[in-house]
Amino acid sequence: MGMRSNVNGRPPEQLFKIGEVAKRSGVSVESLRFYETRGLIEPAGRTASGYRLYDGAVFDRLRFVKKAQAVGFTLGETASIIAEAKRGKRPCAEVRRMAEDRLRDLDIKLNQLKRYRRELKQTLDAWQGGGEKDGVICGLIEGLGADALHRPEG
Amino acid sequence: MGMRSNVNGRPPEQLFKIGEVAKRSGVSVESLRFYETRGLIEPAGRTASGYRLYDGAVFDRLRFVKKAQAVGFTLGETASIIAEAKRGKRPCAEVRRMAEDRLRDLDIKLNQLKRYRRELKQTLDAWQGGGEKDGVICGLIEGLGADALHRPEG
DNA sequence: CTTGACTCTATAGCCGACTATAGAGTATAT
DNA sequence: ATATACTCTATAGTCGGCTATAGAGTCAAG
Repeated sequence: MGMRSNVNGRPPEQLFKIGEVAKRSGVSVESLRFYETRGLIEPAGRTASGYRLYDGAVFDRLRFVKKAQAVGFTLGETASIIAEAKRGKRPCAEVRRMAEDRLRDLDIKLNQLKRYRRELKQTLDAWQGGGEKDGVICGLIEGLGADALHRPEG
Repeated sequence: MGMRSNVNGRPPEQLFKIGEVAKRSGVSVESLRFYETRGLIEPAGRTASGYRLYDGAVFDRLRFVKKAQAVGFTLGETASIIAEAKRGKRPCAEVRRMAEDRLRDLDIKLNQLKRYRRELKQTLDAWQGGGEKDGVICGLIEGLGADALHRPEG
């Protein structure tokens, strides 16, 4: 059964220069080079004159990187997952631990932000309601606790 | 009637050196000096030898700064509120605009984080359920879209 | 054969909020 | 008198994720 075309069972892939990859992936040329320094991607090869050449796999890789970023992994973390995977390991335990950490971080951050939001909303609403009274610094600033600003000092 | 002790109607205040302020406020000495460069605080005076001396107002000010920070204002924004207030203005309109911006930012960020969280949770839960099947890279990495990692390339 | 678009490397800058270091002077306790 | 703790200024480094610049080489079209 017939059409396998080379050693590793895949057809010879189309190669792309960095600008082409940038266009197709939406990641800037500079970022692509930057990602390379961080171990996130690497070109399949180079032209005689040194131009990077990428095969189609780079797009999958970039999608992985973006997704990882979207769930809150740093580039460094993502790089280490990729490195592990390339060493033939399945870094499941590690990834799982990282993902759980991320989840915990997210929950903390979410709660923090919710608190901030409540606080800010209340302050704004309170300011909305009461008109400014004579000699009283405006509600928002009071709400922020700006006692320090009551006293003339400049 | 009675006990007013000086020109501006307040008793002569106790003065604190920077380390003392740091201890009482929980803001590091370095941060206090840093805040000064950003126009957030300033010492009431200096000793003959150049040591900063702060009066009690600095604690109110620091509380204000922290609160503003807590609702998401940058140090620069906070500094400009303080600057306005010191110029005798009541920067209500400005502060209100900034606070509303902040609130909008918070909502955007919250929704983003909630999306991340959902995504990550789903991924983790899916991984939890299914055991690892033969030849299939672990669920979490698949969940992250790591097609790129399926192919040996190192 | 020149123009213009592309690519290369190396290095520096940006944002925000700090933190750290070096080197010098000052204050306080014993 | 000295040890220790404190303070001063000025400068540089940190984190994360890029972006920008300079200066040189390469490639395709007309």
